[in-house]
Amino acid sequence: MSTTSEENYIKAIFKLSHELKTEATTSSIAEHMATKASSVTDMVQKLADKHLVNYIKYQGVTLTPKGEKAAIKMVRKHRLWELFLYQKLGFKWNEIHEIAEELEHIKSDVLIERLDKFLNYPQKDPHGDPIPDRKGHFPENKSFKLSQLSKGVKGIVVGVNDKSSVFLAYLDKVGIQLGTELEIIDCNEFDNSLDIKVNDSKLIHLSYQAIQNILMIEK
Amino acid sequence: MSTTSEENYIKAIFKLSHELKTEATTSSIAEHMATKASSVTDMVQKLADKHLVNYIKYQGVTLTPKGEKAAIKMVRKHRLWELFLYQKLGFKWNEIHEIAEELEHIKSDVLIERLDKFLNYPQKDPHGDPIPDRKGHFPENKSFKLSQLSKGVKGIVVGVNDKSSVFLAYLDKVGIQLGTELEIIDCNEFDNSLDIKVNDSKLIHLSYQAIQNILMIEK
DNA sequence: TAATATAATTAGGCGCGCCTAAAATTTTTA
DNA sequence: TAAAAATTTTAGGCGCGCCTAATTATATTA
Repeated sequence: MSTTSEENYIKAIFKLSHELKTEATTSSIAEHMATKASSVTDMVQKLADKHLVNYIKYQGVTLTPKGEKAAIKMVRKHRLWELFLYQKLGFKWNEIHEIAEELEHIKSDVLIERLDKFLNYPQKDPHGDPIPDRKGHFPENKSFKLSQLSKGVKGIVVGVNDKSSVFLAYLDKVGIQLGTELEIIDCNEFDNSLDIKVNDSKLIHLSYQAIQNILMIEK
Repeated sequence: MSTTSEENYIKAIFKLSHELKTEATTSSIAEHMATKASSVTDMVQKLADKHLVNYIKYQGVTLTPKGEKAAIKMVRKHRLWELFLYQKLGFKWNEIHEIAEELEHIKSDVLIERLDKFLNYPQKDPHGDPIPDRKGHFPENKSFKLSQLSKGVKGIVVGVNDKSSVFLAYLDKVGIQLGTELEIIDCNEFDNSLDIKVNDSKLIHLSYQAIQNILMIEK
């Protein structure tokens, strides 16, 4: 059995090495979790004893297959709860993360399978992120950044990279959500910002930082 | 902010003094929570510092208004989650308690109000227990024990006192759930057991222990 | 009411997850 | 490649919630 704290470390290591494609070093984990390097060393040794991570002193950490499986299960739980909060309880997409961070630690395995069924075996969470299935398989996600689209092209918003509350609330403000159609009207080379038509009507302007964090498929 | 452990103590004290109408003494709390008396003393002192209980050394514990409010909120959360598990996720009434014990500690206040709305502001949980509203008011519950009904009378099952998994599974087995109609066919004086007709068809026999734990209204 | 039994509290210890400060190791740079 | 800088680990400490054992207070009974 794992504690909440252990689960959070496993999640952080998974996120660093898989999603952010960085090294899971003692300091990167500490920074990611807003804790101290010495705390990370303590926990990483504990996780190594439980065969959840491979750990050699002074040389960073990787997840074992067992740790990987545990991490993916946490991702599955988090995203299913997020979808529940969004779809069934009517929360906005910038309000769900914190609550899901708590819900994901509820222990019951049946619960998560029943929730999956209740939500109709969904493939995407409210931020467009893929939900791994019971076996840990991720559905294919063939999106690319809005910043990679060129002038004149139309696309559909299918996800976001930045899930912070401020960014999501900003997208709400300018009228962008999952499924929104965007057309690239112009590309401003000096700062790489875009002029964009939203759903064939409103014209907006998005900074490079913004368009790097919006995921699209071509229409 | 309260910890999970503090919340569990508050719940136990509430249950002992209100539902079971007993004294909340150090030893009764310890027994109820399967812990040691010394642990209870520690925690009770902590709760007293937080003004959640009134505590005088060697003289038991009562909840302050603040503690009472906190306890009722826990009851509300527990019962709403139980109903969610039962009604939306299809769990049986003997499978929901343990999971709700975890879910009730999720912090968000909005969450619980959204859940209440999602479930349509219910008044009863799957065991027939009243769900206090947002203000902490309990809906009236004018039921009585099946053991108090007399021969020939018909009634409807509206609740249970014993929420243990074994008892609830037993009721399932003999065909009793909330809403089931029971008719007292005969009362066996030597052991106070009852012969009962279930939903105008099947005849069953229930021990005194069983009929003390089934709550009814007259039909 | 004094002796005894029971209940409650205190003292001190333990594991967990965190911390700071010091030591060890690796990496960078002169 | 030797010194300096950065990173990581270790040592030791702290609060929480729990424990056992010893002490203190209350309740019971002779």
